[in-house]
Amino acid sequence: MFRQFRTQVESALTDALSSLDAPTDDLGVEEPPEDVDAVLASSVAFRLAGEFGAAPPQVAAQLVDELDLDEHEYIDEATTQGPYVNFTATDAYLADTLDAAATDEEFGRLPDTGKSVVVEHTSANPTGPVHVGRARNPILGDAVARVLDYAGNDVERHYYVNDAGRQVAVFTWAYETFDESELPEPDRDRADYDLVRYYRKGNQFLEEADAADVEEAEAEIEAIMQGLEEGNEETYERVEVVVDQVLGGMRQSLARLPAVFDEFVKESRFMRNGDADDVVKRLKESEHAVYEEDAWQLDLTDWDIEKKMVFLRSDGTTLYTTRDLAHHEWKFANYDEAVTVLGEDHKLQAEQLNAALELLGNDTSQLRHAIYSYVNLPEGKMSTRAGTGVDLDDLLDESVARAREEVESRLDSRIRDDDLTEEDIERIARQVGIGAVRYDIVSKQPTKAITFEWDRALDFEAQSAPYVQYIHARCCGILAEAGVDIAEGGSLDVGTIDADLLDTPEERALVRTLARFPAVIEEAADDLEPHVVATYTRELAETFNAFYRECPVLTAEGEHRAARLALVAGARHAVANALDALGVEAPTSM
RNA sequence: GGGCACGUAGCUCAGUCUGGAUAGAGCGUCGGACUUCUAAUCCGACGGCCGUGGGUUCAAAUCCCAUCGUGCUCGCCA
Repeated sequence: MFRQFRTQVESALTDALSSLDAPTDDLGVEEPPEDVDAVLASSVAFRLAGEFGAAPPQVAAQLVDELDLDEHEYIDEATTQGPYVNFTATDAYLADTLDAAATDEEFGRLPDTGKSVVVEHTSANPTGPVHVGRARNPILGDAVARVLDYAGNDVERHYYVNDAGRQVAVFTWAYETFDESELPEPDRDRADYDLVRYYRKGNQFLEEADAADVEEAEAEIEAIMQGLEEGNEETYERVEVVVDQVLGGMRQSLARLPAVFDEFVKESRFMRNGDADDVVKRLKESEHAVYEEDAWQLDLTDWDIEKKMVFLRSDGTTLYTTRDLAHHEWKFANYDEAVTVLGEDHKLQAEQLNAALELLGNDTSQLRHAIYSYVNLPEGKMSTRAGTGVDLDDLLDESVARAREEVESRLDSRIRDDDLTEEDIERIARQVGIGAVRYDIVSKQPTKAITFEWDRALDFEAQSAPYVQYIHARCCGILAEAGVDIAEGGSLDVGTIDADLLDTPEERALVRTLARFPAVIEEAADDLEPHVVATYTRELAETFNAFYRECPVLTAEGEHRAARLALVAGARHAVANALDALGVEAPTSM
C-alpha cells in the first residue's frame, strides 16, 4: 500500500505545484522522522521559497491550500510542520494493508513484470571445495535471484562452469599424473575434497620441480588446451571426468545454503558450437581490433579502458573473456535481462566485457553486474590452490553445532510447554545455524569488505537471523493457539475487521511497517541490493516486539482480538516472505 | 604510479545513489523486567569534529575537489 500512497502523494503534489506554476521535477518526497505521525512528507517548500518570495513555512501553507486530496483514498490530510508538508494516512490505508498482509500468503510479491531474467552467480572454478571467501557469491547471488523473483520477474539461476581454461587443464594433467599414495588424506569423503589434493599437488609441482620436469608438464597441459580448442572429443572427456566430479561435490556444499541452480552452463559449449570462433571473426573485423605481438587485441580507449583486451592468443587459442562474450550473446538472445554477481577482483574484466559486447552491436543495458568485496581471514586471503581458508562445510557444521547447543541449553528454561522433539531440535539447529551464517553475509552492503571471524559470524543475538526468526516463531505460537493453520498458509479472513480498532501507537506502527514491505522488495530488486530486505526485517522485528509487549492478542476481547490476530497473521506473512527473499528459513517454533 | 571501491560510537554495521526535521541499530559496559500470547525478548543509561581540509547550497554523513588510510586491480590466468 505504501507504493500506492507514494504514487498518490506524488500525483497530488504535482497537480498542486502545476496550478501554482511551480516546477514539478523535484517533489522533495521523503520519509519523515519516526516521531512525526505521517507516512510521507515533502520538503519542496524550501526550493520554492526564493521563487515565491516567501519563507518556506508560508510556501508550505500555500501548497497545502492548493492540494486536492479528495481523489486520493489513502491520503487523510496534508498538514504543515514548519517548512514541511506532512501526509497522513486514512483508515483505508491501514485497512487495505491489514487485509492484504493477513490474507495473502504471498504478501510482498509484486505483480508480474513479464520479464525473464537470468542471474549468473558463483561460477567458481571447479577446482575444489567451496571456501568461505567464495561463499559471499552464492549467498548474495541466490538472494538477488530471490528478490528479483519476488519483484515479479521470471528468474533463472545459472552457474557458468569454467571447463576450458588453463586451470582445469592443469587439474586434468595433475589428476592423470599423480598417484593417490603421494597425497595427504582428504578432509572429507567427497569428490571435491578428494580431487582438490591432485590440484594442489600439481600446482606445487609446477612451482617447485626441476625446470626440465616443469617444461615436460607444461607441454602436456598445453596439449590439453589445444585439444579443447580444436574440439577434440577425447580431450573433452578427460577434462569432464575431473570437472563433473568436483562440481558434483561443490554442488552439495552450495545446496546446504541453499543455493541451487537451474542450469550449469559449460564454457566449452561455446567453443564446440562455434560461437566463440564467430565472436573472434567479428571482433577481428572491428575497427577497434589490433594485431600486436602476434595476438589479437581490442583497443578500448573509446570506453575509457586503457588496458588492451586480448581475445586471441598468439597460439591461436581463445581466452576466457572471448568465450564469455559468446556466452553473453547467448544470454541476450534467450533472456530479457542478465544479471551477473561478481567479486570486485573481476570488475575490470566486467567493464571490458561490457565494452566488447557493445562493440559487437549488443544492447548492454540488458546486462547488470552486482559487485561485492571479498571475504578475507584476519591473516589474509583464502585460496583453493594454496589450501588456505575455511571450508564452507566446516563453517556450516560449526554453526549448526553451536545452534544446537543453544537450543539444548534453553530447553529447561522454556516457558512454552510444547515439548520439542529430537526432530524439532535438529530442525531448529539447522534453520538457525545456517540462517545465521547466511544472514550475516547478506545483511551487509556488498561493496563493504568482510573479515571472517568465527565468533562474529556465529553470534546469535540481536541483528542476526535468529532475532528475526524468533518473531516468526512467536507469531506462529500465537496463531497456533488461536487455531490458525500455519501449514495452510496461516491466512486470516479479515473481511469484517474494523481497522479503527487498531488504535494504539504500537499497532499502527506495525501496520505501517507491513505496508512498506512491497516497496522494500522493489528497491532491493531495482538496486540488486538484498541487504535492504535484511535491514527491513530488523525494523519489522523491532516493531513487532513493541506490539507484542504492549498488545495482548489472545486475551483481547471480541473484534479487537480478531483484528490483532489478523495483524499477527500479516506480520507472519511479511517476516516469512522477507526471510524467504533472503534465502533464510523461518522456523515455526524455536 | 594509474583506475575503482571503502572510511559513521571502543567493536560490527544501517543511513550516502535520490541533500532536508535532534545522525540510527546491535555488541560491549552499567542498571532494570520472566506466576503473563516463547526472555534467542524487552526497557533505561553511557557512548559521535560521520577520516581530514576546502567548495557548492537556504540546508551536506549524503554532491564536487583535494588529501590521508585500507582493500581490489593494472597477465596472451580465470
